[in-house]
Amino acid sequence: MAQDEPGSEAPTLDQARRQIEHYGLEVDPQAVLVAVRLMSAGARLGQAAEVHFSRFGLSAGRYRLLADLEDCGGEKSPSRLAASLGVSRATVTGLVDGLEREGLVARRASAEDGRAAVVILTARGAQRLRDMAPEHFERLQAVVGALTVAERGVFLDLLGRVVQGVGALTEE
Amino acid sequence: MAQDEPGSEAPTLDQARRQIEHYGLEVDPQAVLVAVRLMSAGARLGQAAEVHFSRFGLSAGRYRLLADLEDCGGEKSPSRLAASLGVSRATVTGLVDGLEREGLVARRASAEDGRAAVVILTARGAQRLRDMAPEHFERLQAVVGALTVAERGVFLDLLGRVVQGVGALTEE
DNA sequence: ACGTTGTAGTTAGGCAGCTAATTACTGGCG
DNA sequence: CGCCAGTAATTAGCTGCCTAACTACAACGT
Repeated sequence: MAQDEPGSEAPTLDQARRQIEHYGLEVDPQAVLVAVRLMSAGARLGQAAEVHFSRFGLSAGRYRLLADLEDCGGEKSPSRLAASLGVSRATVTGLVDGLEREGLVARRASAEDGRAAVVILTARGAQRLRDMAPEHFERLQAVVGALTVAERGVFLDLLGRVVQGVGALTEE
Repeated sequence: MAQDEPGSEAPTLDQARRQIEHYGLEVDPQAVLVAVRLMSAGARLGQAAEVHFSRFGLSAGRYRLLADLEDCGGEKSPSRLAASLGVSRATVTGLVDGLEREGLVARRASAEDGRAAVVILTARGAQRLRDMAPEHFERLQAVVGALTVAERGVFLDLLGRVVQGVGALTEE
C-alpha cells in the first residue's frame, strides 16, 4: 500500500516555492507550507482515528455522536447534535440511522415539540463507549507524546490563532 | 465572539476532563485536547478550502490532482498520482473521471506499458489553475497571517513531531 | 514457450459529509 | 380562527474517500 513511498503526502517547501514562482505571485512559501501541512496533518490524524474506530465497529462521526450524547446526559435532539458536532442535520440523520441499526442509540418522539425527536444513548451504546475509552484516550495521548507539556501549551495557542484566521476567511 | 455561536464546535478542556474522569482513566486532559483540537482544526481548514474550490468548480481533491500534475510537467500515471496525493488508485480513477468530463485533463494509453495510462493536463486545466492561483495562495497565506515568521517555524516543528507520533500509531 | 506471480487501472459497494427539496408541525399575526 | 412563515427531521442525489474484486498486461522461472 505505498507506505514506504518517500513522497507519501508530506508537502515540501520546494513544492510550494515552485508553484508560487510559476505563477509569479508575491506570497511567502513558508506560510503556504504551514497551511498545507496543517491540513495534511489533520487529515492524517483523522484517518488514523478512523482505523482505530473501525476496530470497534464505529466511525469517527458515529463515535463523536455517541460521546456527545453521553456528555450531555444520554439524550439530545438531532438538531442540537448537529450543532455540537458541527455537521448538518442530514448527516446526523445518517449517523443515527447506522447507530440505531446496531442498537447503540434509540429514537423517541419529543413530548414537548411535535416536530422534534430525541436520540437516546442505550445501555449497549454506553457499554461500547466504555469498551473503547482506555485505548482511545491512550492513543490520543500518545499522539502528542513527543511534545513536552510546555510545547503542548504553545501548540494549542498557535493552533487557536490559526483557526481564528480560518474563521476570518469563511465569514466574508 | 466565537463562543456565542452554538455551531462553533471548539472542543473544550472541560469536556476532555469530564470524559476522562467518567471512565476513571489516567490520562492528561491537555494532551487529549491537543489531539482533538488538531483534528478539528484540520477539518475546519479543509472545509474552508472546499468552499473556496467550489467557487471555481473544483474540489480539494481535484485541485490537488491538477496541481500535482502541473508540478511534474503535465503528465503522470494514475498510480503515481495516487502515491503523491496519498489516496487510493480507485479514488484517482474517480477524480480523473470528473476532471476529464470537464475537459481539464485527458487520458492516454502508455506507450511503454500496456497496463498503464497517462493523465495529461489540458490547456483548459492549466488555465483553471492559473485563474485560481492568486486567490488560492493569498488565502493560504492569510490563514497563518496571525503568526510571526518565528512562530511559523515553531508551529511547523511541533506539527512535524505530532505527525510522527501519528505515524508511530498506525504502523503497529 | 508457458504458467505463476505481481502490478495498473477500473468497477462495485460502502460510509460520511454536503445541499436542496419535502413533510410535519409550531407559533405568530391579521 | 385560519393562514403563513419558520423550524425539525427526513429524503434524494452529489462528491470523495475507502476496500475488495476483477481485467488486462508484464516479468519471471523453470
